[in-house]
Amino acid sequence: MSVFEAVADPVRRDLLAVLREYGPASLNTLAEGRPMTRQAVTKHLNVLVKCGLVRAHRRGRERIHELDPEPLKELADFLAPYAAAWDDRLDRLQTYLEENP
Amino acid sequence: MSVFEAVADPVRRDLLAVLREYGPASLNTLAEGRPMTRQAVTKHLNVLVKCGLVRAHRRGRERIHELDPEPLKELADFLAPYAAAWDDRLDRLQTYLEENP
DNA sequence: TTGACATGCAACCTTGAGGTTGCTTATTGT
DNA sequence: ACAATAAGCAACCTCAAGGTTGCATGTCAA
Repeated sequence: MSVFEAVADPVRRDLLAVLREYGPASLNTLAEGRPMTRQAVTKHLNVLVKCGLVRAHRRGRERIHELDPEPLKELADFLAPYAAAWDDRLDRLQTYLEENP
Repeated sequence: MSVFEAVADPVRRDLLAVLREYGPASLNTLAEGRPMTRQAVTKHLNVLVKCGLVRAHRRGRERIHELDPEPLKELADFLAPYAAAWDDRLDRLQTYLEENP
């Protein structure tokens, strides 16, 4: 599954945001307070793991999930050619990405 | 449908790229050479129209489609908080977006 | 006006994403 | 040892996204 599809789901975007703001977290922590089952959250996390946005490792009986934003560069690559149309200031992003293929 | 979902499909990403590179185009032009029906392409274009990424108007018996990249800013808004993790040079993007809510 | 062209409309099919339930396994603390 | 806790596994359900076919509509050109 591509990064684009991974990020298309609002639940997964929120999971990424939580990991970014609060750092690594266990499955139970990430599932708490959500209007869905723990199993559903597991599936979302597995999607994120498969496309490299989340790294998971077991610590005792817990499974710790950690954010890896690197694959989001693919999103930036896609975005860059359009960015110039909004605002010239964003040309810096485009320039950067062209210089780092 | 959200911009995230709109951009999740590779066919739609390609349609956007074609419109960006070659400018406005008719349905037939956009459907030519694709491994799917004209009707399928119509559906994809309608998705893009509904979320504001494409503007369509009729000219004679043709329907001309034009790119409007503005809604892609939502993607950049999402991306910005993660961008800092890659490279400090991308902080400019983040700064810009924070200054333009 | 009449045929060819560009598109619209509507019904239909198939598949996988997102979710659930129920049960099993592994680890921890007392 | 054993009960509670954290997670994994597998089967199942539902629905909409992506695609198709067939026909209708509107427009141009000779």
